[in-house]
Amino acid sequence: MGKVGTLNSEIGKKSFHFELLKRDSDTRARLGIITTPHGRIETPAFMPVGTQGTVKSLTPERVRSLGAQVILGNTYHLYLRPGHDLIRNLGGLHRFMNWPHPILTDSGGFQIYSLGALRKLSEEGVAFQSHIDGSSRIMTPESCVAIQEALGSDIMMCLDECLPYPASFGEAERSLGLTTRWAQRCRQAKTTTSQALFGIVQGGIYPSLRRRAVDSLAEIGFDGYALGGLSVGEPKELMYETVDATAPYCPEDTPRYLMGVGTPEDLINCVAMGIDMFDCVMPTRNARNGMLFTNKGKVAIKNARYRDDKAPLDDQCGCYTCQHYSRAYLRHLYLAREILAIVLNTIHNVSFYVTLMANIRNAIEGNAFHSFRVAFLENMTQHNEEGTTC
RNA sequence: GGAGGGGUUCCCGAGCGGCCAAAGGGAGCAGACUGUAAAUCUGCCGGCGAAGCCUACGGAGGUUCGAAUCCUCCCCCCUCCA
Repeated sequence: MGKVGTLNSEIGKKSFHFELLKRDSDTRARLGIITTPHGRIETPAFMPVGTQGTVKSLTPERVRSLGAQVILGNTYHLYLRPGHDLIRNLGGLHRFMNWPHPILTDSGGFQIYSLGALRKLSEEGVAFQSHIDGSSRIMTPESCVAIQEALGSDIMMCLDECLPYPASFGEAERSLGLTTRWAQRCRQAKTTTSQALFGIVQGGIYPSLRRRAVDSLAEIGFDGYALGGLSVGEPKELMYETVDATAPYCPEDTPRYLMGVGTPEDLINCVAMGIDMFDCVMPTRNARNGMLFTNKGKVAIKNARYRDDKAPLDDQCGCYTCQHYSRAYLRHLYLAREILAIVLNTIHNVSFYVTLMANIRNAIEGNAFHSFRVAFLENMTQHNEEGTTC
């Protein structure tokens, strides 16, 4: 076995391409297909989150078998550990983690928000104090792109400032200026042609700023446009209003990615507003915390009411977990803190999300998205209300 | 038979005159989780209620304004010696 050299070389690889297949007649939902060097992504798509080069508790083969076509990695986390040079030398992130399918890497912009106490911002970039060992780790728009090029992801994200809610108009405007200048620098720093680069639309909850952000980014020119800075504590209605006031102005011929969102209801509602891509830790994290999504609403599997419930978690679900195990067994595993609880719960939740997106795509294709959406939402809320009265 | 150490709210376990319905764990119950510092976090956890009252620290008495805490006897448990 020879030394691994340029395995993530671009030679012979198809570059990024988005094809818009269909627009829904009742809503702004879109059906599309993204082509990347590592395969295709049907949209609207949900991308399971694999921050540290793994979708927690699942093997890549399992993730794939559930129907996921693309997963996320995180630039900040992989930069700190194990380091992008190491990953590049081992053949790139795809090979390193044994996921030969599309990967999108988030930039670290979310860590500017979530690790707010551990970083300092400047025009030049961000200085993180490593959450692992406290050491100082600098990231600039240029180094952020260089790291993602080393990782070899199919879709790279611009370094942005993810602003918390609430933020004043002035603060959001100041922040947007920085994010826009960083986007320009990211675009200029990009050296590969096989990897796509998405811009991130910020602007808080202010439609005028969001519009300005879209225009600025479109002028620079990106392979896709992401809506960032949402689901950071704002009321749900504000999130919807912001998406609704932003998505339609993004370029038609590129994917629209709503970052960090959300619940199943959020996904279906935002598809209706024209969103093509989603990611969220909710299915994986909540699975680990015993909160399962079903076609009849949420199930807190630790609840005493499932103690001797021999029914499957979701009788409309075809996943491995629902085909083989009772609620009573899943509850037992969870309360006993068994590793298998996490695995089975994650299998179900990821399957639920990915299947939901497949159903959404089928509905759009069959001109039935609107009715599918209404039925899905009614079913969920009805059962959830029943559940809370117990 | 002798010497010593213990019995505390579901469990373990702190408290050793008032600030004690009693620390801290665990178990149990419920809630949260949205570009992952998360197999994490939060709340409740004797009864009824607004203050407050009642029942509680092995049992029965006693001392004291006041006892889970001090004294007496009794019942159990553990260790060591015979």
